[in-house]
Amino acid sequence: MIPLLEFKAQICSILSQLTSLPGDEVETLLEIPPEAELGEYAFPCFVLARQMKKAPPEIARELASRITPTALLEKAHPVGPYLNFHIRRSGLIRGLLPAILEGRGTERAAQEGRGKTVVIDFSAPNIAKPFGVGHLRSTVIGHALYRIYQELGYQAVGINHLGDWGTQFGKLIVAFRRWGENERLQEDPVQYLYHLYVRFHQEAAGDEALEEEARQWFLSLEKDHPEALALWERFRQLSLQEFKRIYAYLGIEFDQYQGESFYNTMLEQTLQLAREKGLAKESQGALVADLEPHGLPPCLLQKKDGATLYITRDLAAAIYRQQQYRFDKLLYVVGAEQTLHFRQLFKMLELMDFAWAKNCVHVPFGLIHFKDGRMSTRQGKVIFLEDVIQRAVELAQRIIEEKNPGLQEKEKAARMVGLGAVIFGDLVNDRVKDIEFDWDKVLDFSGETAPYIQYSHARICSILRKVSRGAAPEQAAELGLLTAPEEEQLVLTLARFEEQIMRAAADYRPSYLAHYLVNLARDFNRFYHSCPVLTAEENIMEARLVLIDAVRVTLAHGLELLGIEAPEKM
RNA sequence: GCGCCCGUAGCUCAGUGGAUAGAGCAACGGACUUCUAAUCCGUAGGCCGAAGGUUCGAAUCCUUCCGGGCGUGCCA
Repeated sequence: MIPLLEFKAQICSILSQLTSLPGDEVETLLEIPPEAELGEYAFPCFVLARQMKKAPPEIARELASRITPTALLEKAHPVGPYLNFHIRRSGLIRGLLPAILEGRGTERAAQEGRGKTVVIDFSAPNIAKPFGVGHLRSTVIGHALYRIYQELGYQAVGINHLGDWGTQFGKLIVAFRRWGENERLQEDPVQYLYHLYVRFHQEAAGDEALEEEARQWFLSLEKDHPEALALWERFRQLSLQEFKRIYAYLGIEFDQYQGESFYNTMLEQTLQLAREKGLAKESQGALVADLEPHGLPPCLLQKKDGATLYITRDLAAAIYRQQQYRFDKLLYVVGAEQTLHFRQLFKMLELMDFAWAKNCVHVPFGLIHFKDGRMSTRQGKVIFLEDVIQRAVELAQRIIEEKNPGLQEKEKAARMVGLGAVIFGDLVNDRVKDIEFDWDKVLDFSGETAPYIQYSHARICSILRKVSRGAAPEQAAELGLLTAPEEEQLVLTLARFEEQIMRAAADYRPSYLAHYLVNLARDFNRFYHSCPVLTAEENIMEARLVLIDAVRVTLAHGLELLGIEAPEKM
């Protein structure tokens, strides 16, 4: 265990004994002081005031007097109503830096999910529709959670629940049969299908019969009509190829590409189960589950024309996934506009007597919209992810050309930086909030951005390259020389890495980790400007090399968890 | 109408019921013969949407209101 967590555990144990509060309650009460001079952890004594019938500052003083220093605990110091705990810096540094360099920096976190499985449903683009920036959110948040949970020791299963079934295929079939041209489909499948989709909605505005025709075709598709099936299969294959190309570029892989259509054969069984449990009943010709007693609107399981609905497929999918993976957690990284859907879904699973229903979690996120309104696939108001990535990579290329023209493998570095900027720009936002799409912001590589973090990483690599032997913790016996304020701050921030990973996982918020990395990079840049490494006196240089190497490892590791690469030169 | 989510610096956003509410961008002023200036330092900028309540303590929890977004039986 890294020293900081050991330190925290010691504090909990000591305080628990002195106050007779349970250890885990002490742990939740412990907080991180606003400034480093106030120690690493603080215990607010207000809670004890009533039972001890004393003023908090007095309690703090009293507790402090009964705590003796240990190898890790330098002092417990009362400041007003707070009891502040200071870690012994030399112990922290000597324990932490080698642990990071030996890959033991997140040992404790890795225990958490041992032997457990988490299934993550993310990305799930709609077949035959272009991959817009809107889809980026689910994709990058889901992917980051996938890696973060792996880091916690979970067996992670990433599922791409493709939108490859539903009424929209009726629309596409109608559109293609009326206006479709094979050559154009072959040339640029997704763009062309998208074009047909938009045209369908334009024409349908003045011709109501089209919508009805589309519903009929979808019904035919569900009944295995050969022509419908052949068109669907073709649209699906062509789209999937495109998506896989984009995922490859993003460096994302899925364990399963089981889209909605995969569950078609299980639907009858699912409906049957709902009937057996007394949940499904006829209403206005459709099959409906009444969730009124649970404070939810009714849940429509089957349309009056017999066609299925997505909640039925989601029910089947959840049941199938439990059978297949025996998951301990099932995460749905899906937009906040579907919150009601998931509340209904989870309630249905519960009412079907699946005890694991409580392990299903909707991880919602806000919409990406324009300044003047929301994006709409139907109206053709979208920004394509590929355009965004392309412009970001081009910008990275231009900057490299300007600042580092001699760099080898410029394209590779530009790709990492441009892509990183796009991914990070999404992840850094709290996922529940809506995002306004702004080209200026996407194409700004300064400040709290991936390039800033990557640049810090590249700077460290550059220093390390200039020392032939590299950093050698075993030779640097003098890690205790790292006493400059910038050095101490950097060490403390390094020590927080593991906590932040656990917090990001617990709240399903990769943004915590993103912000952490910005802080770490900032602490490094401050250090860089005030503490020379290569020109420092021998012992200090050795110690600083170890320090920056640990920063390098942590930055790269953190970025990796977010699905972002860290170039060694840029 | 009802339900859910969001209102923090000019803009974009951090902020674990706790100590003096913090960053980035933009603005202004500084720092490159020195490990990559995609950087760093400084200045300025706030009734934390409003009002009540709970609490020793509220940006954070509760209630109401205002503003915005999303959803609300045959789309996903």
